[in-house]
Amino acid sequence: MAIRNADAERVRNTSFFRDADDETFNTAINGAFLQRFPANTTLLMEGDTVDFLYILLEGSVELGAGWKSKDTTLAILRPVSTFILAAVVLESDALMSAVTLERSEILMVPGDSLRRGMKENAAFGFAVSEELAGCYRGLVRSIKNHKLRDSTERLANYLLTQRARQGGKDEIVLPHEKRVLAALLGMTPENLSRAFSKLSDKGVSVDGARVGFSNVTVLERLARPSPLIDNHYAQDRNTLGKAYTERQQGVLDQG
Amino acid sequence: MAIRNADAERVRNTSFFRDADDETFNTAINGAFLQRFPANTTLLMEGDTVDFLYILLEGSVELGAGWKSKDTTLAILRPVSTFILAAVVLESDALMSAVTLERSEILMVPGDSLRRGMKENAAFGFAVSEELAGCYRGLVRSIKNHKLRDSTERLANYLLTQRARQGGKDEIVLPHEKRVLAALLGMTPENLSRAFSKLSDKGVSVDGARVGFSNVTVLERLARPSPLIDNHYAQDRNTLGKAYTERQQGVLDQG
DNA sequence: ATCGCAACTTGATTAATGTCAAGCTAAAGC
DNA sequence: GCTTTAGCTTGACATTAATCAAGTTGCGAT
Repeated sequence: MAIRNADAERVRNTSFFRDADDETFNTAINGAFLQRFPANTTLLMEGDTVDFLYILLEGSVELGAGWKSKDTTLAILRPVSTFILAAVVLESDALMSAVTLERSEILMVPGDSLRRGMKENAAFGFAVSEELAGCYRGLVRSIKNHKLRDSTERLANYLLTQRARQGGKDEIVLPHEKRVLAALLGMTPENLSRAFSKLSDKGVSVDGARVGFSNVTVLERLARPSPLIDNHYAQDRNTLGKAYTERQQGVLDQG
Repeated sequence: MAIRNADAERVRNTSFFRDADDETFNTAINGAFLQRFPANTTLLMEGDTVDFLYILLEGSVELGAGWKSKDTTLAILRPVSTFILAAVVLESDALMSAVTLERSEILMVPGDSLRRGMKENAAFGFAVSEELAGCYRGLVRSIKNHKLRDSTERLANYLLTQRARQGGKDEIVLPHEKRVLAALLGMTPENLSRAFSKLSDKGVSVDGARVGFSNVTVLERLARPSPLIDNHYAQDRNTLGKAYTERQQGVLDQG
């Protein structure tokens, strides 16, 4: 096995491998290897055949798609996240491209091994189903966020989500550059600037990557966060149990 | 068992039960029952606890969601389709509401039974994973369709998809009322009308639910259909094998 | 230090879409 | 037959977001 024990353990404890027995785990990651990529490296293009499940251990990755000279960002992933699991399960081609945003470490698990593990061990297969179901629900949330909210509302909710995840203090640090955030929220950088201005009414102040809140109540009145769209606790899914197994892909990311 | 053999057989042959052995099948649908609903019946509201997997056998169902007095349609399902599978797998609440559009027959499978079947039989669990992965990819296509295309382009591609599914002739029949189609394509009925007008340049003529094509080449030049967004063959997934296992949820539906 | 560049902001303009208000049409009911 | 009504269409207008064009800021490299 071409991966260090420390990395194997890290994967075991954080992804859907968590509950697998040793034998299944070894089957499922047979032939896996760890790879390091510099920033802005294309890991996968839309339409490519998918041979590996990717597990992001360090860094961050953008999932995107293009058509007719336009491009859009579908999600930004942070460790520990799997990606293109659906394509691996179906032995299909990729519907999204994947590009590193920073220097990243990625465990690459052969699709054959993963599928063999799923077919040999029902409990492991079920855990993969839970992961897939969580990803699906993350996308549903993302679509609802986009179709039901305008850009200012999306930003307001993004900020409240970040605030909840960063401990509920009255200042947060944006985890991405603003142009990346704009892409994630489905708007242009220009409109992100304007959306921040609109929120200054609601007690939101911006200084570089630092965002301050002086009146959360009035911001929430605009944002109207909903547990059926927003997932304020995605990062805690490992400690909070089933209720938060969901993955937070899409616009709300896992920042 | 409260369902007729004919219904059971129908489910077996068309959904992810296809490859299950009898014992697993019986475990997975233990306690299932068939229910008939009139048109415009709410089966499930957002936020409801989900106790059953729904399998649509006859009729059609709209999946939607709302926020702040706005509503949006996420998908329109036709037989045979499962829905809210992800919530069942995660024993979670529904992120979408489900309403019948016409008189419908729905098989309701207890979530407990389904999960038990998945945990007892790895092959069955894998088949459910494939279904989930297909649903996931359907949503990815839907998001790409919405974020990368304007409303006229979405309509043009919808028409080409319908044309392919209805045999490639130069006339098709719209499977839904125009107001439903508008909701599905993420626009108002007014803008759907205007989008049809714009396409008259491209040889598209409309007469009620009948749509004619006099110059598919020029329509395709505008629509630029892509296998990475559109799924012209979704209905044939059972006969074409793995490459088309994917479910066609979202804007492109399964019409 | 300052030069250069990329990120960000701001303003003016254009394009796309939603909203409101009539009006039209065709099928259902009386 | 006529009337009603829901679905659809059309036009005028408002709102939202993208685009284009300057600027400004801040950081890194030399």
